[in-house]
Amino acid sequence: METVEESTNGTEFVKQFEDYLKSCGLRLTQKRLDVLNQVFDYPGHFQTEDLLVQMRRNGYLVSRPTIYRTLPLLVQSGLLTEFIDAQKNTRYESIHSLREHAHLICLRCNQIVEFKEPQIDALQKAVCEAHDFKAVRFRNEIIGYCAECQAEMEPKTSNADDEIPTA
Amino acid sequence: METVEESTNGTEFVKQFEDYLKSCGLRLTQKRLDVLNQVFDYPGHFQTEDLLVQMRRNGYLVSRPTIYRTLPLLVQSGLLTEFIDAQKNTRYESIHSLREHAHLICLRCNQIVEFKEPQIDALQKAVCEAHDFKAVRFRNEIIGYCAECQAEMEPKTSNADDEIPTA
DNA sequence: TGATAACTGAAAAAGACTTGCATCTTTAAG
DNA sequence: CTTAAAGATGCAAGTCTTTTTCAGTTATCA
Repeated sequence: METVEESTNGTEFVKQFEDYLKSCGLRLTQKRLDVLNQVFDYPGHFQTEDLLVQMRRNGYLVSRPTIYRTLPLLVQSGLLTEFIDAQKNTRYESIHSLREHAHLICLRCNQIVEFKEPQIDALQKAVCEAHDFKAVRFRNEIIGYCAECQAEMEPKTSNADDEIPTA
Repeated sequence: METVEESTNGTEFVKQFEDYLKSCGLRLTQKRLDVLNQVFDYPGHFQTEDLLVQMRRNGYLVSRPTIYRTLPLLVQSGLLTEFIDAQKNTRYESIHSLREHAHLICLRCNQIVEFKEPQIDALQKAVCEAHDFKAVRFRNEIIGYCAECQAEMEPKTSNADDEIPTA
């Protein structure tokens, strides 16, 4: 009957989510559990729409607004991180993959490579302290061209300009 | 007749812009010059709409689509940097203020504080080299609460939620 | 000068996200 | 167990930023 247990040893995360919700006077409903479950099932980053599609495919009946309303709750509860891709779309990633890392975003193939650089994290935190700034979220993304795309761009033409994809 | 000379010792930047445009088979038109001029005139960060308003106020007749079309050209030409604020709006900033810096973005007052951390820049570049990644743009933003807002939030209520401003 | 390629602005469109509202659920009382 | 009150949900419509279409204008070059 329950849909959460299998995918992650969910209890810990469910607890965290429930605690957060309670602290706001909100309820842990089945739909919210479903979203949590599918978020943790998602392999890698996703956009809201991606999650919607996956959920529909997996037989969950959750409306778009509900997903849009739930994801920020998961972010607030600390279970999900949010970042913005090269096209300015919001992307999410559950915390169970990596705790702190940043992204290399390829403009050509849209591939997103993760990297960790604890020194950068440390420096960012130091900056916050220096400015007496209370950080809620860190953005650390590098946008450019991945190795493969560079390779595919260079040999063909010497002029890379017309290789740039979208708009 | 010309509108560029006064505000910045524009020639250098105009040259850079023109070179970029030429390399793409595009033209340096008066409207594009106007945008460049006003971009460099803008004190601090701005959103597209802000620039539009300033330009209208200053008597420039440039349509919204033209501004939307020109700003990315300026970014590509290296004269403008682009980042994304806490509300997911694109913001720009001309390079003539600071070459490399990042932003502390306050969720409450929307104030944006700049900071420089050459070590972070260096580390990011190292990451790129390690991944054979050709960087085009770096995002380095920290979102949270500035010192003033923290001060105003704490003494009054212990609950910060209803202090969050806009939408 | 005339042809071709670019540029521009108005209006419409697109796309991501949000909101209003009526309906259903859950919780807590009574 | 019944009911009132608070939440949650989905549909449809609405926002808001940004983009596209397209017709008219301007610049460049043979």
